[in-house]
Amino acid sequence: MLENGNRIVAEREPADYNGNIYKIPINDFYKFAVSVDCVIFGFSGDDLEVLLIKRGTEPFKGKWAVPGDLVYPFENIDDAAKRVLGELTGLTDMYFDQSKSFGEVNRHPIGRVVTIGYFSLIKKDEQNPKASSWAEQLEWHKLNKLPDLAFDHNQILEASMERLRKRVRRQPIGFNLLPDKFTLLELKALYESVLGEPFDKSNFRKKFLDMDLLTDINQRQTNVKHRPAKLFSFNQKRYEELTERGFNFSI
Amino acid sequence: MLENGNRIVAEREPADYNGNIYKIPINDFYKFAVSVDCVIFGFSGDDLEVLLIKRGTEPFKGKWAVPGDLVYPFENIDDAAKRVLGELTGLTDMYFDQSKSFGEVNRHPIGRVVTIGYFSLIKKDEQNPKASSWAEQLEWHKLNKLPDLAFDHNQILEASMERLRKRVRRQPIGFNLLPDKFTLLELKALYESVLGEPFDKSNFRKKFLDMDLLTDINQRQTNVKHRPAKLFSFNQKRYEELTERGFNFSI
DNA sequence: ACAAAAGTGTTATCGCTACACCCATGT
DNA sequence: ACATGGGTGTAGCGATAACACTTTTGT
Repeated sequence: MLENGNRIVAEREPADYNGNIYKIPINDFYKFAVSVDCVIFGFSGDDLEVLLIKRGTEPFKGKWAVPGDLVYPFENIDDAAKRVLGELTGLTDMYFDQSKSFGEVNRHPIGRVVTIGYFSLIKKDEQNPKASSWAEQLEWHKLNKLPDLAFDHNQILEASMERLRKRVRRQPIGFNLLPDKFTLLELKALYESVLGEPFDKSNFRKKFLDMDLLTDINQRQTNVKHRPAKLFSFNQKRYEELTERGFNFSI
Repeated sequence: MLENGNRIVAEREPADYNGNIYKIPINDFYKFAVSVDCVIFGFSGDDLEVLLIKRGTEPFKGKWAVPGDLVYPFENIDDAAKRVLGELTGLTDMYFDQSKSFGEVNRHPIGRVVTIGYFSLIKKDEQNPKASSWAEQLEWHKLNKLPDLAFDHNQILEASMERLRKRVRRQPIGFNLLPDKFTLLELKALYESVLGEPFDKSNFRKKFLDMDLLTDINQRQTNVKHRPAKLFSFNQKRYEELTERGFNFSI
């Protein structure tokens, strides 16, 4: 038995690797680092956007990247993601989930780092992004004109995007990108941005109102130079009730 | 700069962790192990099944577990999954993909091991499972009567199951669980097992035949004591053609 | 002839698409 | 009055769910 930090690690038999026999000491298996990379989506009202950092340190200094960090030795991976998200947005509660993990041997130029991709949705009106010690700049980028990213972050971002597009159709998560109060046409614009396809105004309204997930809060827009729209909020409790009875969200 | 195997690793500033300042030397970040755990699905003709190993070594010696292994220092994670799958089934080509990663600090009793969950679909008639050095036994288990598994493997299996159920509806992957030649009712039985709901025979036939993805190979069942059914095969090329024209598989 | 599973046809309903139209507000 | 976006109504089409029915083989 060998020491690894404060834990005991079992020895391992010589391994059959690539057809040949290599003796790989067990300690060599415990030399990975694990990171989390968090794709943070926001909605401007017109476009879906993603929060990127400009790297302040090598490698890829000066390049745009998806915010992320190494997981601490005694930190759960979900907690690491929450930490990164919190540090950058100032928010403590947001929708987030894993997208996909990346573990190419040479994906990180200075060590073997396996990264776990996360994606998260935030309400841009509530957050207040601030750069941290390891980031020079923090900026929202429209998804249809992204720069070339550091590492394999273009892939990581693409994986998150794919997840978002699939999930937004089957789970009522789009609301996490909107203010608590929103109009039906704002909601429609959001879906159009995420899915990249137009919706018929009338049909969209009907479909959503028929699902009975929105609460009419009896308020209207102000300071608009046209007929002010009704404001709605998403009714999470109602969604849970309906789901228990077999309802499936679908857009 | 510090050495990590044959690579140079950048130093890291003291970290702000849980509100306190800890000095964490960069080397402590490079003490994770990464593993892959592969949920292998097969179809008996009646039931969806999963291939489990009985652990031959501690920890959890004697308990059933999802097959997996530590990722080698210079091995891509997908390659590691392919290796585990190949060693166990004797197959070199199979459908597989990531499901979800698990990284609770204490998920592995003897070290910090982050695992990447995979799920794969194999044709039971083609493979020939064999136990390896680290497994005493290898056995197919029906999904509706699973034993308690080692580690957090019940969660890993559940995550794979969820993925499979979602994907099987939108991608034509079910064929990977069937022999190359199959009848429509075998296909129907497969979908019923995976999704846990019955399908109407007539409607199922129509839906599938209308999609035009099956090739009638002009053969019939033999040695059945009733009218022999036509055999079909999945037409991958046709699927790709249709997909390019905007077709979306759906069941 | 019968059992058993393969395979076909029909109808009613529901949801969706497409499109036309009306309404309320600020300038 | 008009521009602008908010909001409503409806007809037709297509997919699908439900169910009854016919066909082909082995025994």
